[in-house]
Amino acid sequence: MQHILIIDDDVNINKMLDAVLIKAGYRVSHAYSGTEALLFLSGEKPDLILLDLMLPGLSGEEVLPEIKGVPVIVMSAKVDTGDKVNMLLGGAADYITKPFDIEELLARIAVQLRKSEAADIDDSLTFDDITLAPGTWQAEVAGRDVRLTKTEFAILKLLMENPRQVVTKSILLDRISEDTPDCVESSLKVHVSNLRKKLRDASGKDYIETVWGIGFKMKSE
Amino acid sequence: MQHILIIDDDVNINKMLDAVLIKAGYRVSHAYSGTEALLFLSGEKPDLILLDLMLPGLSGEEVLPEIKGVPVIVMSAKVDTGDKVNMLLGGAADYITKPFDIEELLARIAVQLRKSEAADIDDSLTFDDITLAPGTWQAEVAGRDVRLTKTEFAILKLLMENPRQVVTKSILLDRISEDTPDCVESSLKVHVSNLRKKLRDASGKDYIETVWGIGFKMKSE
DNA sequence: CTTTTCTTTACCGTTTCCGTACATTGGGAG
DNA sequence: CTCCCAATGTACGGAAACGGTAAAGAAAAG
Repeated sequence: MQHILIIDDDVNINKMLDAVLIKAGYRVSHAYSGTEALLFLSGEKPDLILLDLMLPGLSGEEVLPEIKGVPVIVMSAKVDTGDKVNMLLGGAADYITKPFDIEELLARIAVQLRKSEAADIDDSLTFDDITLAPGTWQAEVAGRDVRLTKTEFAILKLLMENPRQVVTKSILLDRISEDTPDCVESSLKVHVSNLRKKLRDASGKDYIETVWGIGFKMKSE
Repeated sequence: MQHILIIDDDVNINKMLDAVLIKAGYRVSHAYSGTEALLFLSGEKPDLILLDLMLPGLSGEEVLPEIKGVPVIVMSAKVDTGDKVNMLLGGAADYITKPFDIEELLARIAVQLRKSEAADIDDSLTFDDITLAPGTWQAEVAGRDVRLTKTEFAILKLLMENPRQVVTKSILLDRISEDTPDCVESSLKVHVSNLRKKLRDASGKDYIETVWGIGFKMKSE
């Protein structure tokens, strides 16, 4: 379950958000001041933060730069565009003005969470019509589930993480050897071959391109 | 330079956006209908897309699901929250209502691009209209991709790293021999010859100059 | 312990690349 | 102007890399 931290001192808003977000299936924590928020963050890392700008103690503007690695949606009563701009450029993932529509807030929350899911946890990678599912070692190709072995998954993941770049054989071997220690170049060939076959069987296309003498890359289309 | 595709049929808005975005340092392309947009995307992949919902032919709602791998900011005159929500959940990275504040649009663009920017740290080399991307092991000459072998790439890279200097044959041989051990002067000539041919085929120009009895250098134009 | 699945090795046909050989061009010295 | 030799470019054979299949060995599951 995904975890949202609300940083706001207004009790009514807190209660309202709490109810809505829990109903939407999120886990919710609260901080009622800037300092409390930072304290909380030093111990735990939520998936998303809703930050009110009007806070006792440290203001929202001061808290924002201290938050690292978690997307922040700023909530504010200020409608000034300049503020909006500053917040977005200052690291906020999004900005929403009070009073806001609950549906819109939920949509923006969903967008941000989906994003961090795709970026942070290196699962849920997407390339063309290949999707690497989170957790499970499975890939969805052109709508069909494809079963991959640990090694195949690792290779595909590495290639998909660097869509345009060539991944050298030595790098490939390096990263694979974390799971499967003694893998040499000749073995790698077979894994790539098997991987290609599985992808081809599922979609008819060939995604992996050979760069002679260097390594492999995803077809740039 | 980052590349933005605007999908909108309104000529005035197009002109305005064009001016603003170019001034802000972006490269801008245009598509005036949904079908044109998809055609464009089949050939090229921009870094960001601005999508108007009111389009002739395919509507913005129909185009959106077809766009993969590029963040989309939806622009619309509709203020209906339901639409907003649907767009965001339907894959849009962000949503902005017309008429919008230019500063806010720029801020939102910057936010979206910041992510992909971090991904490709380009330590690419450039000389005239040749671009070498060490990560991708490919050369782009006069806009076209040129496939180079390991050795050719190494030679060209070495020459481009020292644009005005003459690179002696012995230095070239030294650096090349890391990958291809037994390469002598006579072989080197062949590689240079092949390299010249590939560059000439792509652009019509000859970039490599011979310094008689010493080695080679890039033409200083 | 048996069965299944994954990884590795081995092999062969194919593709791509590298280096040598040789004919041709072009600059420099007498 | 002519000769000499470095430099260019093409052609070809050998070597290395790649792709795929089959089967042996290792690991995990039942």
